[in-house]
Amino acid sequence: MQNSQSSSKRFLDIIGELQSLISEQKIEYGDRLPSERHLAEKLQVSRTAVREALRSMELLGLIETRRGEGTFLSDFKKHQLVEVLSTFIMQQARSIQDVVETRMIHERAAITTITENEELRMLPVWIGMQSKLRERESVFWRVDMVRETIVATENRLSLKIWFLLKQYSGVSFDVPIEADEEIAIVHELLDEMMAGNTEKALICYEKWMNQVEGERRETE
Amino acid sequence: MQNSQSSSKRFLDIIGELQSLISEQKIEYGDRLPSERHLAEKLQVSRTAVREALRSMELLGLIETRRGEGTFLSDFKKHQLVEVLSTFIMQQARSIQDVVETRMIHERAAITTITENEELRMLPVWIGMQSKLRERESVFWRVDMVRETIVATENRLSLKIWFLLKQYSGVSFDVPIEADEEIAIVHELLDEMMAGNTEKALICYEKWMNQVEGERRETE
DNA sequence: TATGCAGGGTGGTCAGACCACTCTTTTGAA
DNA sequence: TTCAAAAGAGTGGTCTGACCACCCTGCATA
Repeated sequence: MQNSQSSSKRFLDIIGELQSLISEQKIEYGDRLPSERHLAEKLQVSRTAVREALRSMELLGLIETRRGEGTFLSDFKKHQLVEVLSTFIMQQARSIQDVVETRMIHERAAITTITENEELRMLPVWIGMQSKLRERESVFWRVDMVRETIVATENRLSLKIWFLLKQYSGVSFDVPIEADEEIAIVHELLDEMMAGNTEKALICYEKWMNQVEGERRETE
Repeated sequence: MQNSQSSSKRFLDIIGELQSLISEQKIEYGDRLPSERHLAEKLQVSRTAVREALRSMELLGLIETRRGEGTFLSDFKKHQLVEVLSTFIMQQARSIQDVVETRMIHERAAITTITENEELRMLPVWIGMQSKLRERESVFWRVDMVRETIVATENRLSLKIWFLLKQYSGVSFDVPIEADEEIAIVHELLDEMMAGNTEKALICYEKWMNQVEGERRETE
């Protein structure tokens, strides 16, 4: 009977039922889902149908499967989605340039948000960042700096998008860096942000990105 | 033999092979893919495995299947992705507020890009937009205005993200509107953009969004 | 000529069978 | 008693073959 249910796709229904089941049973990230066989019985469909739904969710990074162990609700850390989208959707994008530009859109927006909000400027993370730079506590300060800025805006969606984009736009972004000159620029950026000077902060950011870009080209 | 191939997921391999096949055979958007049975034979796997891969791709909106007809390469217009993300990933996002804010990030960035680039300001689309507003050629000028702005930046990735976000942040966004006051604001926004005055243009934009937001709340 | 019906191809679903793997329990030898 | 090996149960991974619902086309019939 449920078959004749309009034109809705079966495996989409199953995904929906899985979502309900997950929220009902309060399954959290990392927890195990019922086995495919149990799900098939519970939902009154074949194991094949359950598997098609699960594979789709796996591709999206929503779940994780381990042979012999089970299916687990994922912490959305898997990047199959990214990989697949990279070869399909990104093909449509003009070029890698779009990715870089879009990433920068989110970064500029975050800087602006912080700079223009007095409360956010007071966060202890900035003090920590400054001393981190000074004492070279982490060699990943480049990515740390940007990430903390976006995190501070408390826009988790923007953070998520940024995180995805970052994986394309230059691997060098994640590479440890030890450049005094760059550290100086980031210091300046931080200072301008703390001073609430949006315009100058954005100029610093542009300067910084130009330097990073130049560096990237040299290594090619 | 192929089974013992490390730990890589079978259906991911199949998706990869499908991608190769699509680019080799120059299959374009809207074209039909080989049938599931043919693919299974060609790739030397069972139809089950092919289907799991296809269902995943369908969920992503990469393909479209029509019973009795076949499987077609999609123009990425389907929104299964959006629907699923809305209930899973968006759950993680602080709230719908994140979506709105992120959408506005892309809109502000587009306005800035246009305003600060003299060539882009010369595009005929703005003249057209102005007369469109004046003569009320389209009742969808609200969404038209924003879309055209982002289109003009030629960042297709940003456009794609914006399009997805738009579907959440207030359905009223797509509803025909006939408000003189709002038209006046958009006119002003256009004028400031054409004048290359970024700061004022952004202020206009904020004013506009505040009005739209107030309007939305009233109808609730 | 126009209509309708049958057949072939397609995706949708299912049941059942193995395999490979992981973990727990049981067993048996040191 | 201890602990390592073997057996079992449970899980995902894959495959086969079958049937259904649907779409299209071409042929036969009116």
